[in-house]
Amino acid sequence: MATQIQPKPLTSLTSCCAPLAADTLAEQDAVGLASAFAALADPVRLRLLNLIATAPSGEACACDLVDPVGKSQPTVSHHLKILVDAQLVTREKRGVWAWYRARLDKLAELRTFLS
Amino acid sequence: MATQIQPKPLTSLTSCCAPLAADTLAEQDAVGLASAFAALADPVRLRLLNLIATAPSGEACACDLVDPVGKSQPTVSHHLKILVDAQLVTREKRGVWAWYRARLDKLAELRTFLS
DNA sequence: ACAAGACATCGATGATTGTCAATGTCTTGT
DNA sequence: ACAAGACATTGACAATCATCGATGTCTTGT
Repeated sequence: MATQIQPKPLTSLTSCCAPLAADTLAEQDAVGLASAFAALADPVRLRLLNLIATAPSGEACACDLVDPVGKSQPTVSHHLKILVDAQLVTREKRGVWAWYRARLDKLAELRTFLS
Repeated sequence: MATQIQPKPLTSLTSCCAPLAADTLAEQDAVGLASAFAALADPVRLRLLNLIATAPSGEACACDLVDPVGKSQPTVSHHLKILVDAQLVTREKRGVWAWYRARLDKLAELRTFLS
């Protein structure tokens, strides 16, 4: 343990740590946030999210996402499912096509944690 | 492929997708961002980062981080290394202790991507 | 010089993950 | 009814990861 006094931190070896942080991030909250960040922890998913979020109409068709990321259709579908499960995007099936839309509320939530 | 016209999306099966997104997230940028988010994709690391960032003095001693997260010392050390490698925190060895500090610039960079 | 303590590294193991080919389920146009 | 197309699901495999015990490297106080 160590005292929080920086100028002479080597003064005492017997005392140490202030209890540290009352408003600790709750275990459960940490698990939830971590799984959200895990959904962002892949370059393919980041590019998918970027494509969806920057789509002129605010939504993107799955059919338009396969080619740009350069992965197979099942792989893209798999990644999109992870983004949906993480509540980072929504999926709406219209006819034969699936349309994806970014969930700005969820993105804002993550942004809040990082500030 | 699908047209971007929502009101009647089932009109044509022959045409489809607008080229979609000129300012695509570059492959290389996506890889870098993804590895940063990967560092956040673990509840233990989120709690460590939270403990460090909320420390009254702005920095936290590793000795004060083992108990709160409830993991073994090698495991905590491992997670801290990942945070350091991801440039989310800095490590400074002073005497026998290692002091960690959050890198606000890196956190801001991630926040920017999410907006 | 020596013992103790703080922290990092190593090695091993069980769990999770990204990827694709193959296949299944709908929906649409003929 | 049928064929075609869009998308999801399954199964398999290699790679990565979280965890811990054991051990190593410094630094400090005796």
